[in-house]
Amino acid sequence: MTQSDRVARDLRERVESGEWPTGRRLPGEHQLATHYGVSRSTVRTALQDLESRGLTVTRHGSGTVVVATGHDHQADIRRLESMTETIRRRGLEPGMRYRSISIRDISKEEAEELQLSPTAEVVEIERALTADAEVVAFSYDIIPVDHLGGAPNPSDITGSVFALLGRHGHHVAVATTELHAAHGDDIGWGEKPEDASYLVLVQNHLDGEGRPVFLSSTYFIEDRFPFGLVRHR
Amino acid sequence: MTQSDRVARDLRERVESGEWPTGRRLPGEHQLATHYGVSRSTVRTALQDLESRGLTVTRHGSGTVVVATGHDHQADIRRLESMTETIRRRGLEPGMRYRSISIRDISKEEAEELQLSPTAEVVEIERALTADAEVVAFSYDIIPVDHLGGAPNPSDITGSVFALLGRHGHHVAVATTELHAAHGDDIGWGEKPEDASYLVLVQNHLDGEGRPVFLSSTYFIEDRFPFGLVRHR
DNA sequence: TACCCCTATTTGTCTGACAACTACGGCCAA
DNA sequence: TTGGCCGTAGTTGTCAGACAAATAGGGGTA
Repeated sequence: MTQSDRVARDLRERVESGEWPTGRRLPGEHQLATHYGVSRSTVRTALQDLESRGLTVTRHGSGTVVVATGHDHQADIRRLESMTETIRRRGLEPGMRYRSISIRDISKEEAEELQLSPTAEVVEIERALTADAEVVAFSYDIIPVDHLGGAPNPSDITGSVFALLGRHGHHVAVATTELHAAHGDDIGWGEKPEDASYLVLVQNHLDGEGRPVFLSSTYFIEDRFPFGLVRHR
Repeated sequence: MTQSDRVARDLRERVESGEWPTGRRLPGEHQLATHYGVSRSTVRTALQDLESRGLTVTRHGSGTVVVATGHDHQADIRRLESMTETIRRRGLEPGMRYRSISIRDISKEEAEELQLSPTAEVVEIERALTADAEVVAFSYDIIPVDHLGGAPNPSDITGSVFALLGRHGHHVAVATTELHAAHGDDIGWGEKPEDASYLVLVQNHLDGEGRPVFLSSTYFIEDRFPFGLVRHR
């Protein structure tokens, strides 16, 4: 956690709190620097973070204006975090219901995506994610057995996959993601809405050096988990 | 277009071209600075742009490594551009089929979102977007009449809505977006696939000072227009 | 072989300065 | 009165050089 990270986080919170409404200009970089007790370059780094998230627009000679005060109650789809974190951030109580945990041979496509030998083995987890006990998504995770130091004890797999892999030294940094839409009775299981639509995230999670860590496909039940983002030029 | 923009664009192109494969470390900031003939701070600004797009990860004392070489042929959902641009970028020929262009009173919800008086009037455009003559999406646009300098001549509405509004001095900078999934026979018209799923983008487009410009809801036919992005922590 | 330490490299931050651009008010002329 | 021109103050973009902090790697030692 660097200085500019701290300044950026504080500025984000102030923007999201509505301290500066949409259209308002932020204080100048020099003023922010003296306020936070850091140099102008640190403030500039923080402001670039805000702009990259689409909260502000900075123009040469003019200043930095707020164009969006943040994503209300929505989850920012650009932000990669475990589902557990995401649900808790929204003030709900996260939970999981496991359908199955199995070990099987890797498929050819999976081996290619994970850059593993075609003879490797993977753990496949099927589970439903809940928020305040209501099912919000169905998730399928594919994790190489080797990344867990051998066949796992099923009782070890309780919380977030991110935390599980972190305990074995694999830290997820980014995820390349495909967005899809789907519907049909062959999606999900157990209690689920009739004839629902699903927002689908097909992801390949990578560590800080670009090495694949695990795959996942998550089916979000429409309207139970709104996703939002700020697009910008 | 600033210096750092130029450096960032060149670095992006080099990363996406595969000059540095995934996992490879980029040259140091000092080396890049001398190569481009700019200062290190300019290079740092450019590198922060790459990191904000999820292409690289920079760590203190270690360097900048490539974690994703870009998203192949997919459209980056974080990037806001007109559908015309997006389709052309993919090497396809964009087109449009208008279903209707009508002027009507604004609704209460629309007036609130656009920050207009409840007595304002809007232009509603229903159209299908095509790529190489195949329908890829259905779009509904809501544009305040005042932003077009009065009731428009329908023949004036031909190309991108962005360009149309730009000619009247309204330049879109960002769009706050909600993501949804949908399906059903009541979506779209004319030639369309049977029982399709749709990825839905509900957007409020804002100018450089955070003022609402126009609303749109776009229904992308599943699998005809793949969206991707790189999520990161 | 395992561990520690030193060193070179790299990124993060600071300081001060100047260039480039924008917004705004005052002035002048039509 | 109105419109345009211009100068000025304020703001962001870029530069240079320096030091701090973190990392990676090699070499030595037990």
